[in-house]
Amino acid sequence: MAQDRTGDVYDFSAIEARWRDFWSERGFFQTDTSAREGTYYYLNMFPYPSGYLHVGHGRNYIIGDLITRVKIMRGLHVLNPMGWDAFGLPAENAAIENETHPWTFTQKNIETAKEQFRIWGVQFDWDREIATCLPDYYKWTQWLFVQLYKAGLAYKKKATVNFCPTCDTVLANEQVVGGLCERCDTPPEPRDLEQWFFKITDYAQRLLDDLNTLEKWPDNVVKMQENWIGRSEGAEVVFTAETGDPITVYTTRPDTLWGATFMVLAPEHPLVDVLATPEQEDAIAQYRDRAARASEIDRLSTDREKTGVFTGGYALNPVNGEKVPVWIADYVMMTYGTGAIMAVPAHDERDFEFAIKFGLPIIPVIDRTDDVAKAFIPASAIGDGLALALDQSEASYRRSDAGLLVLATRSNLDAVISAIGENLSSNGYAMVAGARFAFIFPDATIDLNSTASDREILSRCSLLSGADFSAKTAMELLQDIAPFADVLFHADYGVMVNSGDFTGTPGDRAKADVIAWLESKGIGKGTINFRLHDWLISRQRYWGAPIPMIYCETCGQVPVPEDQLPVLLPETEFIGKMGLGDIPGFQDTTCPTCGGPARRDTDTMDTFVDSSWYFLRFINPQDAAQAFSKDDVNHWLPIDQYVGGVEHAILHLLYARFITKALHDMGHVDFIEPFARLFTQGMVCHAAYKCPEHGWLYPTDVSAGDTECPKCGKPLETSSFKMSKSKRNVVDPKDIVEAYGADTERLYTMFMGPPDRDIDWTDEGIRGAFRFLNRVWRLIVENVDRLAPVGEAAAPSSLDEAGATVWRRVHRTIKKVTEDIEERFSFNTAVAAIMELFNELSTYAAMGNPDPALLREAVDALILILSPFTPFVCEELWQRTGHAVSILEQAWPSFVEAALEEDTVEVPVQVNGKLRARITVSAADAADPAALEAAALANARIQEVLAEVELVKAIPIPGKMVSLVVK
RNA sequence: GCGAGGGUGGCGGAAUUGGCAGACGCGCUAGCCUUAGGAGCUAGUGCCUUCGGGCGUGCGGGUUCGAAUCCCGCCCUUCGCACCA
Repeated sequence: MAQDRTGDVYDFSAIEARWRDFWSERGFFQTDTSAREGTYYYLNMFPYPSGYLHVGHGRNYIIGDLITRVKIMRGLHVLNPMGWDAFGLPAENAAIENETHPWTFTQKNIETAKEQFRIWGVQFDWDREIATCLPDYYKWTQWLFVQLYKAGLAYKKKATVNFCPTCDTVLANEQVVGGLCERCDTPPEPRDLEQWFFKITDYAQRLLDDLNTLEKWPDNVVKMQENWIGRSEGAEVVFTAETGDPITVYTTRPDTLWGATFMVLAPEHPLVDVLATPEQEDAIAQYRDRAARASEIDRLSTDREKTGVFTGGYALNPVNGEKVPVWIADYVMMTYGTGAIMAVPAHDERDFEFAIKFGLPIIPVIDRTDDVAKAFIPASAIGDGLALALDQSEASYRRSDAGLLVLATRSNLDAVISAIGENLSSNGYAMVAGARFAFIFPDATIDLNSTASDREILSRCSLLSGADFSAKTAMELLQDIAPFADVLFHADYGVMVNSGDFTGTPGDRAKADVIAWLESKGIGKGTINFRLHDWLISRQRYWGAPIPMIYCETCGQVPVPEDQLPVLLPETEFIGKMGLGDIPGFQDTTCPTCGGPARRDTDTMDTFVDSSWYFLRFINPQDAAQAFSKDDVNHWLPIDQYVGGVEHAILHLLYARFITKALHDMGHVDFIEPFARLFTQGMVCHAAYKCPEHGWLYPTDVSAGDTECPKCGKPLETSSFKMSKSKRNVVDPKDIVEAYGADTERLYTMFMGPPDRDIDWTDEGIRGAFRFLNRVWRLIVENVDRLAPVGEAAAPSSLDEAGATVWRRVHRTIKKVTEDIEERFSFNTAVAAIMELFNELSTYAAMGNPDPALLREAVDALILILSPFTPFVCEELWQRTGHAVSILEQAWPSFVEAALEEDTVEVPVQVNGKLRARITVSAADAADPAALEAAALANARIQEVLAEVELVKAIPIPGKMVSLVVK
């Protein structure tokens, strides 16, 4: 640990102090946004100023600083700004606790974070700092609202919303996670409120389509957005209730319409009251009541047995005139589609489960796509000649105590059925399922192809079975036969059966054909549905941007004129949870249109509105006349590289894409996507220890390897979690910087693993990084006097073999590190390559007569490519090795193409896939298949191996290897 | 259940296009230096071995001269969505 470090180490404290403010004082990170050529916009997702930053947060900003430094050395105009997503509940709660203003809390946290960035050496253009909670920012958030309102993209409606009683505000659909408030895990309550929405659903298709243009986004984020948007193609079909009321359902499978044997409405569906018969009213009321509270009780439980209640009403299936019962069930959601479904239990798993549970008929209407068919003859129904007859039908069968199971196929099924039919005992029956569903009686075979046949089958079986017969449907009888389990249900597209005139329609056409027919008949239409809902942005809390709307009795709903923005947050005392409506006088205003008395909207906007456009503000953050300069943002955006946590894969990124498209359509920007390239970095985890009695323990209280609680001796639960205060597993950068310096933290953070993956922080790991920096320091400082003057480069032709090897290594490393950083985002392998270069250089420097010019070239390159990782020590070494300018004024090193080619190549030789020798050949020979083969065959070891076998074939792969096949 | 990742030494990981598996680091072992070592330096470190070699990238098959990498079927695991009709 920190305080235990001993021995001679470089003086990182003094060095870091020396350079800490140097770069910002010299203005290296200030950006001229009027630049039009060679611009590069890097952006980290701006943080909520929460009051502390741990080493996991560091990962994010260190990546950004690293890339920014490389791009600056490349001579680009780099914009890497920072701001604060500063509205939101924690500041308000802290204000209530301390009876201060949220800004007091926020401001303090911002100062803490800025100091932490300074310690890390993470640089920003602080002249462009923004905070979403300041009037000169939220003025433009309100402006954005007004633009959306004018474009018809912001509207107010009364809606059933998720209200979190703990946070005392409504939640967006996206903020309810697993049925709970994402912030406080309270189950939200449904409430009917007048709320503002942004019409993101208007953009659903474009948000989906344009994902295809985001080639440099991680696939998983693209997929998550696709799923969230949730496009599905189907049809709306109108059923007619007995009362005459139309019931419109949405289905993705109109080709299964003939199998719709009942309907299900969401419990809240308005037609329920119309359809309910008096005797069902009590049951319906009870069920609705339970469903309304279901979020609390059922949503967390894993068993999801279907529940529901019959309304007592019936409707007519428009395609076949069948009278189907109408049920209500909570597996149908009012918020998706039309809140009503046709149930096709034969081809929808949920409907199947529901039908079996409530005894509703199940009629197959889509043929299986395979040939599998099974028949079962109960033991009591087996006639004398059955086995013989089945042998002739070429079907295989097995006998058990219960009866005889025949495994048939489509082609021999008819033969099997007649064989069974002719050999049944007089009071028995047999069943067929799979490619055909039928019941075989001694006098007839009845197919399960309609509700009428379902009833007939059932009455015959009941008659044959006697008193204890209780099945309500034919499918229930089939379900009792265990070997039938895999052939009773399927949801595939297949040939339509039992579907009137459509019977025989192949599966690949069925859906389109039926939709066309429905449309021609006027009983339905093709429809596209999205899971995406409009974005609920009203919040009943103080600490957010006030919604700039005014309500006038004469003029109605009027937006605050743009020249009267911002609507300022009123100053107030914080003594408890409140919204703007609780502040006396806030509401009172005059109508901007007629001048009469009016009142303000008392809600504030969701903080995701603030962050849905902030990246535009950074280009001209102080512009008092406009939200952003169209000309400037068109040049600087889309953002070249956006980096943040994957937890924002849906909400923030989707909202920002939507707002960008809306601004585009209103003519404010020319681009349609805000983020050209996205990278989502993984979390940093750390061991956390939990005692069943004492709860979470600090790692410092648990000695390494301990599995028992030091307080009570009970066994500890040890596992790795994302760093969080509550789990007491946070690593404070202060401790790390004090013990090893910021450079070491930066290096270790980049080296510990692939940056997109979650990774464990270990105290052992960081010492490796520290050791490496000390070795670098020592090597360079001890060899300063042996370096050729600045500017001299090695002459490759005059180098000895060891020197030539180092020279090639220098250039290979420059190439690899450059590509790893700029193209692959693979910082861990870049560090590994630098370490390899160092190891080789170190060995070379220790030899008798190192070439001074080569040492100069190698040391300079080493410092330069290491500098984005560890800027402090590199800036120091750069100066100590005789350079007058800062590293940031130095060009990123380029590599010499010729250095990438080796004079000789070592090529492995395989015999029957096994490595048998390595041969060293000239580069020219390695490139020539014939020469390569000859060299391999000439090798003594290979000749030895070949002496006892016969060579069948030689496969020389130029530059790579030689593969020999023998027998 | 659906979707997307991942599974390689004692550990974190590397292998970029199908071509020498285990780069780099941690840890460990031995030695040197040292009053001392949780400092530094040197050497070693996938497993087995009769020292010839054999085995080895979650498991089982396959394609190929050649597979961690491609194909088929499983298992485990992380994340996201989750009764979306």
